[in-house]
Amino acid sequence: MNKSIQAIESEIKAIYNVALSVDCVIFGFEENKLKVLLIRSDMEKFQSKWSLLGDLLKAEEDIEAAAYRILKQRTGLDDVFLEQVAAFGNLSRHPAGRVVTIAYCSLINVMHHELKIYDNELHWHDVETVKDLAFDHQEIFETCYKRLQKRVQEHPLGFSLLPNKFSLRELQNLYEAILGIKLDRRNFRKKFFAMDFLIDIDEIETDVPHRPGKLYRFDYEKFEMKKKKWSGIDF
Amino acid sequence: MNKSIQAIESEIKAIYNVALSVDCVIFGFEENKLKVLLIRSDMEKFQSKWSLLGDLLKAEEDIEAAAYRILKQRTGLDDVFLEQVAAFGNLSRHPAGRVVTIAYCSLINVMHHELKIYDNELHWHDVETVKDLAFDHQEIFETCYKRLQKRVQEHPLGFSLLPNKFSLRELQNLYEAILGIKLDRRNFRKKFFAMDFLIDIDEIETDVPHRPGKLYRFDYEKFEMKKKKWSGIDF
DNA sequence: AAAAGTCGTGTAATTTAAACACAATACAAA
DNA sequence: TTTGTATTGTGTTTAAATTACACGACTTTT
Repeated sequence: MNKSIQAIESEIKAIYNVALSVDCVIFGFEENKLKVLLIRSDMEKFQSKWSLLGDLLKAEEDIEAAAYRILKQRTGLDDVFLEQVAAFGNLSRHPAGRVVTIAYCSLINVMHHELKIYDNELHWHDVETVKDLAFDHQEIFETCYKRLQKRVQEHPLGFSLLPNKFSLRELQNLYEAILGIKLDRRNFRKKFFAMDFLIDIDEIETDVPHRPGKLYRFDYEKFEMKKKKWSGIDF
Repeated sequence: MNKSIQAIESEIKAIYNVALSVDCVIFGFEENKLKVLLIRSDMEKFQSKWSLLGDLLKAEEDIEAAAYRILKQRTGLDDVFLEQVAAFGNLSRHPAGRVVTIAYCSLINVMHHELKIYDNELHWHDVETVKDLAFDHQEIFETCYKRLQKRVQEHPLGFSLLPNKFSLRELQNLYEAILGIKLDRRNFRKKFFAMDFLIDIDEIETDVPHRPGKLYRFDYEKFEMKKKKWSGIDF
């Protein structure tokens, strides 16, 4: 009890002197390219640089709720894929002081929200050309992108980026865009048919300058039924 | 005196309404069981409950540095596997107020630190029987355990839990303990020899009541050389 | 010297993945 | 109407990985 008020004050500040924010890495798919939604930084230090969509947590606000709030504000969508990826807390990551951020990855179907995006400072970027983001957002983006590449191979996330009805060509284009590789069309089809989660809805593409492909829907119900199999040791 | 401290505290809290902590889920392996290191909660509300090892971040302390600090304090080890798993921030997770915690997963070789553990309130628990932890630590523990089960199949983490020299039987026991399944001994060997990361150090087990097995070391160098192969879409 | 227990290796059957070819369909151009 | 072009849809064949399963070899214990 010999401590001075000042000592106690700085102790308390030491505990509470951290601000928390959420940053969203929002992926979309358009013209057979994987895109990420960026906004111009509003900080002078990062003038002219692009940054992720983020905000400080409000008092009494749940972390995931904050991520949904940001998504809703920017895209108008609230029923979207959202997943926590990692926390970033480098001491020097934010010029205003100590701000730890929790990064979320989100996948949205661009078709569903096009109208709201024509804000001057908001833009879909091709993931291949994203560079030199504000803050530590380049690192956050790359972490989320790698996480997406891995996750999309093990879980049916990708369908969030496509229309409800899609052709197998669209699906393959999506996977090729996300993974950055070319896949054999025949083996790709065989693989997905073998997984047996695609519902043939007995419709075909329209407005294509060639033989139209059949359209499918992903069977989320059936997917939920099947328990994940043992994947096997391999590294 | 108390009043002014509280006044200061609530002032500061009004601005920085979140405290940040780190919790470590420290796994070990002993007697062919996967263990986790727990400590008695020091909070009255959770009297008699076990909790993870955690602490508030100090001012100007990097998050990962805090995790290493906790590990060092509790186990005496500082060159150990450590990996961020997730942030947990439920509004009601901590009785003292808003505390967001970043969970880290750590794997340590029990043999290397045995001497420091005989603190009354610190104990290795069999992961199978961990239940009813303090705070939201049950959820954190389960998240980290699942993450470990997945990661150990894709990366050579498991060797951190074993002595430098180990037999294939020990390695298999480790995998069976982590994954909670039985594996065919012959196929397990074939698999690991095919991966070709085990160095035969030309020694054999001692003090076993049967034919001794050969001892191996993991070749981290060779592992770093090989780039991770394409794993394939499957869910 | 025999029994008990685990080590180390191998083979056959099955499943999965990779490489590859061709007819069928729709549109566009002549 | 016919022909050319592009893409769909469906195989097959080969190689690689996984699974299931068996037997002799080696050390300690009795």
